[in-house]
Amino acid sequence: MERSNSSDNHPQSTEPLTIENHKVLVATDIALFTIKDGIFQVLLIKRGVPPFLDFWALPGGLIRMDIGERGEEPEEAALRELKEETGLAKDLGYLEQLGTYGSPNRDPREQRVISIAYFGIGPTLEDPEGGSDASHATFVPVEKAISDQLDLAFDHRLILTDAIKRARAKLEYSTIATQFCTQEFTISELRRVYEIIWDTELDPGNFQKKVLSSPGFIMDLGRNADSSQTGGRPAKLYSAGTETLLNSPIRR
Amino acid sequence: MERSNSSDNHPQSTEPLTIENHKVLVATDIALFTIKDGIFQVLLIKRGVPPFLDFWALPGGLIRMDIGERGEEPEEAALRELKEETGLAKDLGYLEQLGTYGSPNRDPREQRVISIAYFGIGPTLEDPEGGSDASHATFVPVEKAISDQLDLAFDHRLILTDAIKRARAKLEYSTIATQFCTQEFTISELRRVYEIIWDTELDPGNFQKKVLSSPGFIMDLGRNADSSQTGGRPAKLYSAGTETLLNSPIRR
DNA sequence: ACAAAAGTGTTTCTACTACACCCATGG
DNA sequence: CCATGGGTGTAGTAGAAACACTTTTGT
Repeated sequence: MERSNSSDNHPQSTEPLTIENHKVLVATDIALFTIKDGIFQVLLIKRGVPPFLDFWALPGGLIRMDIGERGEEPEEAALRELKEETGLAKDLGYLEQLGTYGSPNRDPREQRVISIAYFGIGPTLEDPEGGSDASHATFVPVEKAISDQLDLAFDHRLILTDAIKRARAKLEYSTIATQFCTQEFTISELRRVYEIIWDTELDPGNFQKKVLSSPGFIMDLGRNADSSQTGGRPAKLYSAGTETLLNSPIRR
Repeated sequence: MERSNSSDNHPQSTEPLTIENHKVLVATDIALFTIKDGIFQVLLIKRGVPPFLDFWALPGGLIRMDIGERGEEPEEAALRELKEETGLAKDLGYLEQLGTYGSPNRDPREQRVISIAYFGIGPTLEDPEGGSDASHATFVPVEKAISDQLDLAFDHRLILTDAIKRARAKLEYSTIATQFCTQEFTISELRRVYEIIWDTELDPGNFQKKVLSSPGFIMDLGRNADSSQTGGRPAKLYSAGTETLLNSPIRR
């Protein structure tokens, strides 16, 4: 890999093939999920510049080479663009690389652009603000976002579809569901995360036992939630545990 | 994402910031696994050019912009470099993207290079040949490859470690184990794949029933294997099924 | 007291484990 | 005949599903 000489024969090209000719632009995009109003939603921006002017898109942008000694870390770039485009400054609950999308025709512009996509879970923004070149940022229900109702820029429908699959799969064998909750939450709230994202109903009793028997999933705070709004017996409060993977999965 | 104008203020830089300044080189690398001599092995090349001259490395190289209308697909580039560097022309049993490694300092050269890494399973090569800039290509036991005995170029020890984890995890919930077998195989041979990669022993009887009760995992060919070499009752022959994911996992 | 939600207990069922046992071939 | 590995049967067990039941609050 990473050969210093690319002095092979290149029959299809007439121009001199310097290293510079093989360089491409690298962008990052984030599929940032949250649960808002009881609905599984993803953060989108409305593009304010061409190409795909006025299309919806995942927040993201180019990795900059003028930040740091040798350019930014891809993950830094993703977080910087997220902040610039949506005003989201709070810490994300979770962020991991989803995959890299690099088909030659994914960007219609002259320059080839590949994108490193991230999967994230974030706090619900009451009013995300559009910044820089994004004219508007808002959470959109995932079903609507991948439907025909919305025009997504570039290959963002593909990226988003992959990200949704990742989210649904990760609920089974990891503890990321806690990242969709507030800092302190009840087991019912955690259960609702599963029910909303999987669009299923889970047995409250069995879920309770399952979660409590998974070491490191949740931590008992020794206090109760206020039940005046919700009615019924006050539920115990928990916070996210230290474990990231479940030894026995939560079944759909 | 993918903004056409990068006309923001860039305080840390003095040079004019054109799009060209943000372009980087994109490479691909493959961690190609096989089982050879009853050992879980990975294909490595010995580098014939600096940097990391004479270090071992995963096969790979730059995505070329002079192939196709707008440059190659990343996956194409990975397969092309694999062929150029190792002479491997046969079809791979499996190939998927592993992840992109893009830290600014992962390549010591002047130009920044990021790498899209792939995870693959391939046929065992009796004598892989070094080609182009790779002076030697050979399968190396994975334990040795990630040990201190071997010097791996760039961040390839990190990539390889991630790829090994992926392989071990995928055995559980996917049917990729069949890709480590020859076209026709017995259930014992399939079981040995699990035993070798996981370094465990599995109960032959239970494994048999588990595999046979997983729809789409393997297909009965209606013929028996020759048992003259191995002794014992001749085993039925199977080929890989059509399913890629297992509904109930094989447990370690 | 009643409603509502939290949390526990109990029965049933399913699936895995462990291991005994039979089968089919070569020598 | 025996040795060897392939393949099946079965009892014991762990855990999930279904659901009845108890607990604790607000009104």
